[in-house]
Amino acid sequence: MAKERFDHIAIEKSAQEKWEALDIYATDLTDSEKESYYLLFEFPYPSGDLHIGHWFAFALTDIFARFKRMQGKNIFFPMGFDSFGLPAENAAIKNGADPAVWTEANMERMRAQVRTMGTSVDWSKEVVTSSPEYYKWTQWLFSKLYDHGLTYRKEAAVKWCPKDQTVLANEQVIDGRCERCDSEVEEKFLTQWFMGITKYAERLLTDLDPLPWREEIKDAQRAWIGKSEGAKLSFRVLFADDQKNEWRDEEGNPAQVAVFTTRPDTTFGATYVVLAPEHPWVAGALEHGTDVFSNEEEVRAYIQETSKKTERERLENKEKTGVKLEGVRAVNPATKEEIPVYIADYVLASYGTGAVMAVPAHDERDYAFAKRFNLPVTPVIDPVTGDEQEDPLHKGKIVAVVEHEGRVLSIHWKPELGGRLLVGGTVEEDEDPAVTAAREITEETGYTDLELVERAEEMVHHGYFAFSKNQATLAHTTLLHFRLNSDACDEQKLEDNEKGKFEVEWVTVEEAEREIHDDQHLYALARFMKPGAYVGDGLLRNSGQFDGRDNREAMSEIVDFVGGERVTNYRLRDWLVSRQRYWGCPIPVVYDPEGAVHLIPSEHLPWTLPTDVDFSPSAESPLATSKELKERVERIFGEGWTPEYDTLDTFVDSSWYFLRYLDANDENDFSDQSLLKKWLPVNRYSGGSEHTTMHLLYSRFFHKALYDLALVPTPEPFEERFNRGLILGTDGQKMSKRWGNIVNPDEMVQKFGSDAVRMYLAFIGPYNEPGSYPWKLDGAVAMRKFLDRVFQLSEKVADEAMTESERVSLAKAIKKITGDTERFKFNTAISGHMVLVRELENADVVSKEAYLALVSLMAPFAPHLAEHLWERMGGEGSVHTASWPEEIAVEEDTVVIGVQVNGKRRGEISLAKGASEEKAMEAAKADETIGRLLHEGVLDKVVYVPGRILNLVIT
RNA sequence: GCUGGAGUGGUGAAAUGGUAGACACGCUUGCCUUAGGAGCAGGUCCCUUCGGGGGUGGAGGUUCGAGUCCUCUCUCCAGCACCA
Repeated sequence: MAKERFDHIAIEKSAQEKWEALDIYATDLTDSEKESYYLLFEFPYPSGDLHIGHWFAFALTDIFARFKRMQGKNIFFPMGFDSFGLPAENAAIKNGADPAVWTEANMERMRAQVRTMGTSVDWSKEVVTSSPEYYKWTQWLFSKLYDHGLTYRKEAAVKWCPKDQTVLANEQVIDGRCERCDSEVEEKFLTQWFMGITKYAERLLTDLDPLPWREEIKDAQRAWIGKSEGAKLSFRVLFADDQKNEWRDEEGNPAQVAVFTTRPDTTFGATYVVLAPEHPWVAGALEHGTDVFSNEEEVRAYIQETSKKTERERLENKEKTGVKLEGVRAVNPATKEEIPVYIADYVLASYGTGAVMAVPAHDERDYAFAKRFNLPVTPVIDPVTGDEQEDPLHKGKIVAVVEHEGRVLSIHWKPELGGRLLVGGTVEEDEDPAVTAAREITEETGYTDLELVERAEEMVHHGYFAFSKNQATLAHTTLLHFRLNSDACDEQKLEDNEKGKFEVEWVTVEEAEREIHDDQHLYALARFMKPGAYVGDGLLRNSGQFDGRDNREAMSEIVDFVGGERVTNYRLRDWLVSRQRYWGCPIPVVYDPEGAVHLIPSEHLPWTLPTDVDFSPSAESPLATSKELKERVERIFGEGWTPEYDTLDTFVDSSWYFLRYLDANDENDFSDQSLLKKWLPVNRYSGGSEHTTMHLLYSRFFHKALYDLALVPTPEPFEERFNRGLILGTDGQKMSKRWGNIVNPDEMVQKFGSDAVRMYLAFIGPYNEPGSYPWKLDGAVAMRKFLDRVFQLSEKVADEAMTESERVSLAKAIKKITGDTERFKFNTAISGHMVLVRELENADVVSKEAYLALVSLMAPFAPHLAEHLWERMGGEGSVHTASWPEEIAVEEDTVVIGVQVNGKRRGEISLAKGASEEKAMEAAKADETIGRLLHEGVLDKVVYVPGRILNLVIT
C-alpha cells in the first residue's frame, strides 16, 4: 500500500506565509549581541526567467544562511539585481521596449520565483543597479576616483562592427566576431575612459597570498595580472648617413630606443632590434621627413597593413612578418656592435616598451624571425646538464648525431650500462673533437663514409659521477652533426672489447627522443634535428668579461654593465570602462566649450539617463541622440557645454553592490561607515567560476581604491570565496535556448516540491568545488521519496525519552552534518540525514526529542517541510529561529576496528573503548583468519592505534 | 607551449596517512498488489577451488600502513598564451 505523502503545495504556502508574518529574515544590522555573518552570492542579471542554475546559486547558498542563523549568528543574506546591461537594450532595438520597463517587469517575475524557492533573503535591503538611487552613488564613487587620478581619459582602440556600423562592448565580441551578425570585428580609435587598475597590480597580487581561496582561483588571477620582472635597456640608434645623424627625439636626446626584456643576461646575444609597427619612435622618424628610412614606402605600407589587420588575423598568422628599417642601425649596449632594426607585428605596442632586443639563440619567437630573415644567431648560454659535482675532474667529450636516410644512429647499451644513447666519446689531449667523433663512430659501428655537417659552437657542461673510476667529473661536451653518405663498413676497425656490449640501431628522431634519457644527448639531438632556441639556463659564452659565469647569477651585473635599470612589467592593462551604450550608468562628466572635462557636481547627481533616445546601432552611444540631455547640460552649465555620451561598463556597478546592501536606502551616502566596519569583509562569497578574473578582480581593485580613500575599512572585500559548479541539461550539454535543453524549475517545484528540488541540487556533488552536473529527473524523484520517509516517520513519534541508540545515532549525525554544512559539503551532509533517518526507522517508536532534532537538522535543507513538521510536533515559533542541535558526547562502550596483517586488512575485531594492546592482540588471535596467519609466520611488530587500527607485521 | 586542478564502480560521488567505494542513481532477484514516477526484503568493483586473493590512470619510492605524501609518466578539465 502506498504510504502517505505530504502535500507540498499546502505546506509550502503555509510556511512561506508564516515566515512573512513573523518577518524572521530581516536582519538587524546594528545588532551587537550576536556575531555578524555576511553571506553573499552573486546577484543576477534580470534576464526574465529563473532557470535551474539560479536555484543552484541562490537556494544552496540559502542552506548555509539558514544553518548560520540557527547557529545563533546574525546572518546577513541580501539579494539584488545587476540590472544594467545589453539584453535590455537589444530588446529595445528589437521590439521597441523601454529598457527600464522591460527590466522592471523581469525583476518582478524573478522576485516571485525566488520566493517559491523558500530562500531566507532579506528583501528589505534589495539593491537594483539601474535605479537612480543606486547609480547616483556609482557616479559619486566614480567622481571620487577621478579626483584621485584613478579614472582618466585616453585614446584607445574599441571594437567596431563594420556591418552594423556600431561600437561593440567587449562582451559582444565572441572569438573576434560580432555577436549579432558574425562579421569580423575591427579596431577603431576613440577617446575612452579608463580606471587605473594597473597601479594596484602589485597589491592585487601580494594580497592574494594569505586569502584562503582555492589555488586555482588565485592562480587564475595571478596569470591575469601577469607579473614579469626584467630590465629596461637603451639601444642607441645610428643612421647610415652621417649627415642625418642630427636627428634627436622629442626631448632633444640622441636617438635611442628602450626595450624591455626578462632576460638581460642574454644581451650579448641580441643580434637585432624589433619595434612594434605602432611604436611612437617609428611614427616620429617618419614625421621627421628627411628620409630617415631609405625604404620608407615599404615601411609605411607594412604599418598600414598591420593596422588594418584584426587582432584575430595577427594571431592567426603564425608565420613571422616584418620590415627592416633601412638606413638605421642600433648599437648593442653589451657588444657595442651595430645591429639591424626591424618593425614586426609580433611585437606588441601595448606591452613593455613596445620594443624588444631579439636574442634568436635563446627565444623561440626571435629564432623564428631570424630564420625567416636570415639574421645571425649567436648563442650566449651553454646548457648545463647532469648533477653538480664537487671538485670534478674536467674532461673533453663529444656527442655526435649521425644521420642517414632520415634516421639517426643510436647505441643501445645493455640496460645495466645505461640504455639508449647517441655516439659519445672522450677527446684525447690536443685532439680536434671532430676527429675524436669520427674515430668513435668508426670504432663503435664500423661506418667510415662520414661527412661533418655542423659543429655546434656551444658546449654542454655535464656533471656526473664516474663510478668506474670513482671520480666526480664535469664533461665539456662538443656537439657534432655527421651525415653518413654510404653504409660502407670496415669491420676491422671495430674495437674488439666493445663487441657484444651494445647494439647499433638506426632510429627515427621521435624514437630517439622517447628512449634516450640523458639530457646531454637529448640536447644534442634537438640541437641538430629540431633546431630552435635554447631557453634554459647555463654558463655564459660570447659574453666578454662574463664568460663562464652562471647566467642567473650574473644577470644584474650585466644590467649594470649595459646601463639598464631593473623594472617590473604586468600583463594587466588599465580597465576600459567606457561603453557606447544606452542601458548603463551615465558617466558623470560634462565638457566645457574648450572640451575640458568637468565632473558633474554632486548636487546634480544622480545624473539620469535621458529617455528620448534612438536605439538603432550607430557609431556613438544612443545618448548622443537625446535632445533632453543636450538641453539639460546647457541649462545647468551654460551654452557650448556638451554632455558625455558614454556609459559605464556594468562591472563598475557590480564592483561595490555588496557595500550598498548594508545601507541600501541611504539617500545621503553610498553606505554607512559604522556598518561597513561591523560587517566587512564579506565572510563568504559564492559565485560562478566565469567571474574569477573579471568581476572578482575588478571588485578587489575597486575596494582597494576605496580603502585608500578611507571609504571602506578593509583592504580586501571578501574573506572566503567559493566557485560553484554548473548544472547541465539532461543531455549533458550546457543549458541554452539554442539546444532547447533548459530545465524549467517551476514545473519540478510543482511536481516534487521546492524542498525536493533544492535538496537534489545540494546532493548532486560537493558545493565547495566547481563541477558540471547533468540534470537527472530521477534524482529529484529520489529526493522526494526521502522527504516522504521523513514525513512518514512522524507517525512513529511518541512522547518518550530518547533511547541510547537514538543518542548514538544523533550524535554521529549532528557531528557530520554540522561539519559538512560548514564546509559547503551539502552532499555528504545529506547522506548524514539519510543514515540518521534509516536508523530511526529501524526502531518501533521514535522519541519526540530525537525527531525534533532531526527536523532541526533538516531545516536548512528542506525549509518548508521542516517548518510543517516542527509545527506538527508542537515546536515553538519557527524552526528557522530555533537553535541548531548541539553536539552530543556519547560514550560508546565498544568499537570495531580493522586488523591488518602487513598493511592489508584481514579482519576486524570488536573491543572495549580504549582497550589495551594486550586485549586487542587477544581478540585478534581469536579471529580465525588472523590466528591462522599468526601461526604461519613470526610476529615481528605490532602497531596498535586505539580506536583505529591494529596492524601486525609478520615475517 | 606555460600555469593550475583533477583522474576511484555503469553514473553522481565518499574516505584527519589507519576496514576503499559511505550516501544515492541505474541495473537486478524475490515478495506484495487500490498497476504507482508506488511499497517491502535482498544483490550489484573484479577473480575464486568459497579458504580466500586482487583492486583507486601507469611505473617507482617513503611508511608498520598510501586513493591520500614524494619522483617520473599518461590522460582529461580550466585559465593564460607572439606578454619579450
